[in-house]
Amino acid sequence: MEDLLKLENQICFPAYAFSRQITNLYRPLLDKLSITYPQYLVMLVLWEEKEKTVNQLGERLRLDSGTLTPLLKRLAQKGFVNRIRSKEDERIVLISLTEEGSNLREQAKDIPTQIVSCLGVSIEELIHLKTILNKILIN
Amino acid sequence: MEDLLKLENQICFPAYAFSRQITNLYRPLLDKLSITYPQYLVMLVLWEEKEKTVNQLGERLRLDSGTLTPLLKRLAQKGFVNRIRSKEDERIVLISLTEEGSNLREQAKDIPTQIVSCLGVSIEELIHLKTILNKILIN
DNA sequence: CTAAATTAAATTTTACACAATATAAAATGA
DNA sequence: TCATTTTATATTGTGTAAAATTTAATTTAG
Repeated sequence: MEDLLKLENQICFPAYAFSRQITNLYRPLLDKLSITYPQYLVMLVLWEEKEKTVNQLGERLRLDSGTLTPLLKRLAQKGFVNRIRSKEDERIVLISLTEEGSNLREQAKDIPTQIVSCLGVSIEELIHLKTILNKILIN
Repeated sequence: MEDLLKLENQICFPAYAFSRQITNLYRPLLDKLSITYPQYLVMLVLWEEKEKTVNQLGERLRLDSGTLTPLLKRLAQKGFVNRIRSKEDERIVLISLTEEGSNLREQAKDIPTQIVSCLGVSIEELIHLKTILNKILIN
């Protein structure tokens, strides 16, 4: 009869702690590009697709407009993205890369390998972890 | 030659999304106890040990005083913990359970099983996930 | 064709997170 | 002893998160 309310027995706590550890690992690397980890995630999406609505970014990153709107304003202020209201449907705000935002990709290209080496675990194990997490993630 | 800067290829993104999903799963359950997920983590520690310094809580939960101080003030305001400055060493603030804080445990006792059923994965898989996460967590 | 419903963002509010700094008490050392 | 360093917490500032509400624009139903 083990006590399920012991911190030791929680699965959720290591997941929560790991997530924060990730942000902290990225911070010194992303500081050089003067962006934060959630801002980096937005850039990852835009480097793939160039233009997205706020809604589409939110779906992809599982974040809502209350989080994204101020975050995107900060990215725009730094000159990495454009925020342009759509002509066809004026409720929609289109987020696109600026020249500078596109160029940032070059400076980011070594970040993934640096992070993996910081984590100090084999690639196989990380892929395994990713597989489990994706299975648990709702949708 | 796969592109490591694709969101799809990130290990960190599912970990980040999973952590937020956890908080969102706990929210409706914890709303009934009128505490948040980080506050719940503090309560888990106190239900085990009754009295801790701010420092000890921070070490256990990997949170710093900038996060804990206001969080603990909110828990104190709700009447679940006492914040008492130590007589022996006045730099130290001792956090202990109130009667009400102790009683809250009874109301929380079914939360772990409810969360596990929400996650919709086998116990074995969750334990496996926990093992990997604990291995990656620094320290 | 227009009132009602729906949709997309933005805003507001509350609560983390964490870096950097401040404050104050205790321990240390010449 | 008393200046110096260390330790413990608090404060400040910036940046997420997410619920709830608001605003404005589009769609749909009658």
